Amino acid sequence: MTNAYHPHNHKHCIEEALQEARSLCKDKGARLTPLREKVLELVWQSHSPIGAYDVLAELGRLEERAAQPPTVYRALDFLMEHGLIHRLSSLNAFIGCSHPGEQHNSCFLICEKCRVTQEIEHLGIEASLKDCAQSQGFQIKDSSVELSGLCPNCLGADTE
Amino acid sequence: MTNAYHPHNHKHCIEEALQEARSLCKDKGARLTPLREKVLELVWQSHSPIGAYDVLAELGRLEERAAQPPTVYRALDFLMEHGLIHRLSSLNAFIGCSHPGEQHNSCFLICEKCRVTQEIEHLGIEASLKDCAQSQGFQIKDSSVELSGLCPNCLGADTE
DNA sequence: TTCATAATTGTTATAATATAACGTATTTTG
DNA sequence: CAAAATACGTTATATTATAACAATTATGAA
Ligand SMILES: [Zn+2]
Ligand SMILES: [Zn+2]
Ligand SMILES: [Zn+2]
Ligand SMILES: [Zn+2]
Repeated sequence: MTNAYHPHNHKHCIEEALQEARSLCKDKGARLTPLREKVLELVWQSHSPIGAYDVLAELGRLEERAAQPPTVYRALDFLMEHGLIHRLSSLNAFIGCSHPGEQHNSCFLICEKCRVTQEIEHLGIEASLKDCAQSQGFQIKDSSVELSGLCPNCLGADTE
Repeated sequence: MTNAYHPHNHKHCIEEALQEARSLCKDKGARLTPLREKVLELVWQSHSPIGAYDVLAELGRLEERAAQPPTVYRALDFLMEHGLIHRLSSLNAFIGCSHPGEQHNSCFLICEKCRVTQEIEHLGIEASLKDCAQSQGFQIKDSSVELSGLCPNCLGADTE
């Protein structure tokens, strides 16, 4: 399985994310239940953000009894608490974390054409955010940095 | 009128924002109708973000016939299009732009205690965001940088 | 093991945010 | 003025998220 941004075997991404999640949760004594793992897998379906109700719909295609919103939101909350996924507030959607476990203030590059979203750790950004906050005497507790535009692939398609 | 962050006469902020909005709209041939101006004034009520439904409620206290959501959302859309307000996606709320007219990619410092929100232009952040995007071959069209935490005033109150 | 407790999930209802669609009124312009 | 464009009113509904409580399952101490 591939996507337009990076041709690659995406099953590897999914399997790796699941393995790492299992390992991290085991270490922390957090219970990665079958439901939570399934939701994580659905979020990792692609490198594009997915909405809670889309997760819900996918879940409904698999289970007999359709799950209800709180079920999905609780699983998503668990995954966020443990740093396994991120919520993109500019899209009301969720995406798998590309480097869970490590403390990080990420920046997201969101392609508005193909929706592929890349999570980037950029030291310059982190430093300048800290600098900005410090100069104002502000203590950052949480940061949301979401850049939307065109990814290299979609830019190329435009000009070619 | 004051707020906890900066003791100041907030009526000046409001009046200045309204004056500048009138002037900018006139220059651009955009119609700052009474409704739109009223909504802008309500958004400028404070230095904290305000939700669309709160604007709606305030509007309802003034008008005889209660306005409906589309009325408010259309006014907010107009004000955003013309750079007079910003939407904070992490809060689903709106705030007056502190320097309309100039093209800018702002960063918001949102106090999670008193809700006072400051819009900052920080050249280091803008530069590092550009640098990040460029290194990925990504073309930024829109940026959302929202930092939440504690403002200097609330930090002081904690330690004192 | 067995019971008590805590954690998870199910279920129903509803809150909060936002937009579609269409009709009416107002403004602008030729 | 008449035509066209723009703005606003109105109703209905879509989308995202949570409250509240019941049922179930896992955990751990006795
Ligand atoms: Zn992949
Ligand atoms: Zn991450
Ligand atoms: Zn003020
Ligand atoms: Zn601004």
